Amino acid sequence: MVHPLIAAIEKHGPLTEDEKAVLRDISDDVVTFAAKTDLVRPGDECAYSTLLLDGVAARYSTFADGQRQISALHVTGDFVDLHSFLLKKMDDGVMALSPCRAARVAHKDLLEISGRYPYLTRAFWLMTLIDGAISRHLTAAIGRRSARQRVAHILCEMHCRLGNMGLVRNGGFDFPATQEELGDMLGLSTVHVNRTLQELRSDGLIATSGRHIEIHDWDRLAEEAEFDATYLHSYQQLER
Amino acid sequence: MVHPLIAAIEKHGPLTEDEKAVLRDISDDVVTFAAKTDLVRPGDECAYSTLLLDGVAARYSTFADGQRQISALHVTGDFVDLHSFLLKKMDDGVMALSPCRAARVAHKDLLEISGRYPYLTRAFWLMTLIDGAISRHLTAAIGRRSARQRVAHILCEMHCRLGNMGLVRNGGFDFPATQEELGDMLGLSTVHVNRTLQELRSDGLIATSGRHIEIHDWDRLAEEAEFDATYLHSYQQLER
DNA sequence: CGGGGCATTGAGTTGAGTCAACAACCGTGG
DNA sequence: CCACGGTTGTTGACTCAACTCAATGCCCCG
Repeated sequence: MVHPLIAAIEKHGPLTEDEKAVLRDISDDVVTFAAKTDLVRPGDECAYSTLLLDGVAARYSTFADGQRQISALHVTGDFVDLHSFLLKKMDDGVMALSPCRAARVAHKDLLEISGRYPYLTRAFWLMTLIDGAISRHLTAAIGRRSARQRVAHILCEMHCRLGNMGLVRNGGFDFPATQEELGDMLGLSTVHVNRTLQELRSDGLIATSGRHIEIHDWDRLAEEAEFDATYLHSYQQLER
Repeated sequence: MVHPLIAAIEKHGPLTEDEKAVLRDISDDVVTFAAKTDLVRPGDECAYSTLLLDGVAARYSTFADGQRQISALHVTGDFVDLHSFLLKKMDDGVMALSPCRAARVAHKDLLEISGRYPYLTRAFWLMTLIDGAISRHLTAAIGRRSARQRVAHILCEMHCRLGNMGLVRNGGFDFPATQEELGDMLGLSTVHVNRTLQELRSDGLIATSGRHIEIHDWDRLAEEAEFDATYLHSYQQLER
């Protein structure tokens, strides 16, 4: 099987055998997590970053009154907390939405790479920049778009991101977030997410069965969401 | 005068003379911008990134219906679009809120640095990670907090960030955003921003005169906003 | 077969938006 | 030095998208 990290990075340009070997080397400490458990606890100061090999995870923060906001979603191939390499202290946590498999990558290995492999360093940096671009889009959606557009947008985004990793089969994909989690991500109440999904279903844009989602009318969905995948920078090429 | 970029980076750890010289070298192409003009136009593919030397700027994106969302604020010492070094295509624009002075740093210089100066590379990377952390906090605030808390939060954040660069005098600072811009940043209407500011004023938390803001009761303001400055990572130390 | 998550529904409430004036301020040119 | 026009700030009246609360239904898993 292709290594998810190598696959993710090679979307941006080819790696040398040497570089691939390094990536395999640093990611051989594999752990698993049950759904609803923390991959990273809020406030942790880890000596490693966590690479998601399988499953879907969410970065979240919690307020004093118990309200929660999910600020990012991560899928196979994503480094869920690569930023902790330089920021050290996580100001939020990362939770498994589905059962997850992940590799722990030691910060000292990343430090070593950043001195010896400039191209890999830029690739890692790029991954965090793409995270940031996605986060800014989420901010914009929450700040200015209707509930319907927000839901449509996240479905489009997930379709693309999972599709990139080969996890979409004829317009359908598994998306393990509950309606409550979707609400926490989109700044909506559970009830309103429910009603919005019903609307999208009855308008024939999507179909859901359990946690499986099928997009029936991509064009209309993308149009309503004003979705334009360039912000995902999936194939942004990196210079050597 | 101390170079703003060197000052910003040295908050995270000392630089060698050699590194400082490099930073000065790459940032000698200085340009000025009037308020309300674009430092970077949406969709630009620049060959350089823009370092803000003076003034306040905002990253924004616009929707088809004319709605605007401001996704980040930048102050002296910030690289407003360092991410364009690797992402190339800007999916949003950056606008001067006040008159600005900025240096254009060629991407080829950054590429060179990323091969030769690992520490500077990590420092630049760190700057973009801090941007991301701030952006996630904004997402959380917009998604889950009341108008009053959002406004209070942004005032706390600006107080800290401007304070870091020595731009606060006894609790007061210049913050050039109009109420409309504040609304576009916080996902609120202009009218509601206005009413919220009035509330904060009449509750004795802040005072405003023109674009100058004074914080009269920092403790209560920070408490209401649940503000905790650690996410700014202002003094996060970098390993050599 | 029973319990715990989730999803769904209905009814009533509200924070924030919209629209439309109007006032205050500011730079500019005559 | 003042008149003017544009931008920004303020106010009031009304509306509505989304929230809350509280049931109820559903389904999966042990």
